[in-house]
Amino acid sequence: MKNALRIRRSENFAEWYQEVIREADLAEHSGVRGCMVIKPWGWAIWEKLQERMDRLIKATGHDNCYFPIFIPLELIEKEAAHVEGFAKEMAVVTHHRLEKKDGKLVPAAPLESPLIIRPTSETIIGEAMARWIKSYRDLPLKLNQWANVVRWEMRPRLFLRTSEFLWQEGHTAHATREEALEETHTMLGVYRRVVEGDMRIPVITGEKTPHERFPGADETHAIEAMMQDGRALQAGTSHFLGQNFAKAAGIQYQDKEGGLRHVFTTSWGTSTRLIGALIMTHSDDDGLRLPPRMAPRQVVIIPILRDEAGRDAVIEAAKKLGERIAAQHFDGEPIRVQVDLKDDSPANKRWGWIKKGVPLILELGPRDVANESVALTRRDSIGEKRILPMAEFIAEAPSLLEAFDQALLTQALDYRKAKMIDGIKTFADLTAHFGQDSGTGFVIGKWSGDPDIEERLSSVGVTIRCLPHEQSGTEGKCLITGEPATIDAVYAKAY
RNA sequence: GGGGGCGUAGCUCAGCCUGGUAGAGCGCCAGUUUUGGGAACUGGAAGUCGCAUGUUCGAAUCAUGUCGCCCCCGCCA
Repeated sequence: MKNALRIRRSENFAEWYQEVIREADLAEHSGVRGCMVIKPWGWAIWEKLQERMDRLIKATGHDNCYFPIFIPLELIEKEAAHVEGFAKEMAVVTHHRLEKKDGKLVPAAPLESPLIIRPTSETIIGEAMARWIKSYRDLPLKLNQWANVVRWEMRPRLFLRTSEFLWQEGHTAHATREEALEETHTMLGVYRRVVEGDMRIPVITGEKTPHERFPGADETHAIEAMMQDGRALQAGTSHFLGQNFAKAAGIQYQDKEGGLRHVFTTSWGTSTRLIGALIMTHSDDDGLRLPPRMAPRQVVIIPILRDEAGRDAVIEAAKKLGERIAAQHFDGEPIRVQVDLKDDSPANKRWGWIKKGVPLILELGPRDVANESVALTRRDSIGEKRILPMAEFIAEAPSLLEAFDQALLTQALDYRKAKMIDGIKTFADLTAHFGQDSGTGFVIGKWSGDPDIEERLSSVGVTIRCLPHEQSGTEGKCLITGEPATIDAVYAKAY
């Protein structure tokens, strides 16, 4: 059987990824470097993700709000490590007017003080927190905002690394270290629940090494996923900021005893990069495959219109079938179904929906109307079309979606399991494995804990992705130095 | 930021070396025959050759600049 895509995953992963995005009509490059246009199907998936994430963020006691896109330069300057980390990728606004000069528009009227376009909002939200928080009664303060941010990236890639991207960023302030740490872990748990439970992308939760930490954080925790080329993708981060930003911005409260204390803050974020993770985890040589909770349409009905005479009857039957399916529920919501009435051939429509990743595709023709049957294609086995009684499909639609959902997770878990590389015991083994182009996957190995030795991995393009929260507790030898070590670390090539 | 490659129709690309006014396949549109695994045939529409400046009687083609994309290195919560 032919593949829907021209490029196979196994041949050129990077080109295949672009092809999946284009054929599924998710997004495209705009004329501006590193900026993308998100098309309706891509946006609908993002909305599904937003809905689920937003619900859990609110359920854990956070309120949404919105801060400005422009941040005064002076604010950014306050936290030294933060500036250091972000300075190289800032977009800066220096003028506020254009004037015609020799027929061209040129910037005029320089700003007295330049504004930066937010790369993240710790500083501007910290400044507000300093004004809002007076007493222990004002704590905890738990905020979230959905926004766009800009980081001037050198090598942009659709969804994975774009100069402008969309995300949610949570910012909280707490009276105690313990409470802030608990918040950091709670939100990482929320991320895990959405990414693993809804998006069906298996992740490893762990702490980042100092080298990979967020600039200005005391601890950075992350969920780390494995893509279908064996490379790691950081899918969400949650930071314990200690009192660094509190001290920089002067966020203080008066405790019960009347003493003035700095708060402890956290921040955490997930972005449109998750769409990239979704694509690279579940897609195949026929295009995108969407886990049902992320699918804007879970079932699509394609009417087979053979001649003018039977046309109306088939369309009528398709609409009625759609209504009966929509009356069924999956995961507590009505099943999302669409009857595809576009003036196009059934074959084109079918391949179109396959490439867009719709879980269940039905074909309904005159013969089916007469027999009360439907022809079902499940997205993970498109070669096996099943004819089954209409009533049976309607009754079983929820469990069919459930089975497909489970199959995606199982396949992703199986893939990851196969790419957990065993038998790497020394630095020589490590460089031998990752030194070759095909050398990918996750290596679980020991790390001595010395932050300065991590740089030695750069020659083979490997980094320590995280120190898993689930530690074995065993003793062994550091994969980099060979010294005795107890910390388990995930070594991998990353996006 | 350094090195290399590339921008020609919606997509993939030829033409450029040696300057002379635009091509192919796929897709798209129409008609006919078809039709439950990407239909066939015939005809047709579609491009200021990324943009700007220069050289020239004449630029897709040569030169310079610029924007964008890809690869390697660097950078990258």
